Amino acid sequence: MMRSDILDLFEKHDILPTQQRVEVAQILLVRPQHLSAEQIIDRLMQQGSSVSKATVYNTLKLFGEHGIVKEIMADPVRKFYDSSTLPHHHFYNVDTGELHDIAESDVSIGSLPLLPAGTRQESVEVLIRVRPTEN
Amino acid sequence: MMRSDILDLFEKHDILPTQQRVEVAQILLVRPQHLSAEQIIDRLMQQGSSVSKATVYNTLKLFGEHGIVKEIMADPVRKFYDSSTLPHHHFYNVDTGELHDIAESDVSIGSLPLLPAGTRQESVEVLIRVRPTEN
DNA sequence: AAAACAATTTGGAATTGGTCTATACTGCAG
DNA sequence: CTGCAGTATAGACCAATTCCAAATTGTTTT
Repeated sequence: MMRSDILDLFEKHDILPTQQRVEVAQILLVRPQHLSAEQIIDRLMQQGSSVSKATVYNTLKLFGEHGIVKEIMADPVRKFYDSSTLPHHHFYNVDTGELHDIAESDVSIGSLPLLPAGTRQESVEVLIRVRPTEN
Repeated sequence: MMRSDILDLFEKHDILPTQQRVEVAQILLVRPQHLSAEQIIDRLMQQGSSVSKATVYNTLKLFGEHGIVKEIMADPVRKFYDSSTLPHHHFYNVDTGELHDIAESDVSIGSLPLLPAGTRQESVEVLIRVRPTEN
């Protein structure tokens, strides 16, 4: 995704295209990937641009609320942000922490139970935890 | 699950049945439930027994490694420990933080993708995120 | 039963990921 | 300009968890 696409996306979601927001988006949205807030901050620093920690967190939260990125909770200690917002699933390697996408079409879920009273469904996520084969 | 069952379980897993480990097990394993480490510490304190924070964390980690409890990562800021280790799934209310079990038989997964090379499957978990219906 | 050793527990310090706060900056409408 | 709303910032703060070195407990050896 290139700069002009990002600006379009922001406009569609009524997000003011500030310098910092565009920079964060350019890192996360260039290609399908999973990054933690820390990783995004590191990359920003590497490329010399200084966006503050607070702003990165604010921005990721904002993006999440607008559904332009997706939060993934596979790791107990940190959130990952996923640039592909289409429904899909994940492999999580518990040893290495690696996350890999699984296309939604690769998993078929036959039946789902009744939701608890007074709730509506927000998402259905399948997480397949894997571990390196020993040997 | 009662005390003697817990001792049997420990023996089966070569876990030394220390005072503290038994106390933690007695809280978590009495019935199917989801507790965070903090909640377990609170309950220990309520019942007057003083097991240190570090020991609770050590113990839960040990139990997890032996597969006698299951870690659930639904909430990015804390882990929950699940006393039912049989495969099953969860509803997670993103507003209230409530976790509810879904019996494995209530979800049928039709197909699963090929695992990444060099990995074996550890678990398949379905997390249905829900939110209170507004009104 | 004392000495020696291993395993476990402990309190408190340290770390980590993330949030909060008060201040400063950046447009833009009047 | 001036004022105001929305953002950005550094740094203090916070909660959950881990780390560490010392104290305790349990088990063997003698």
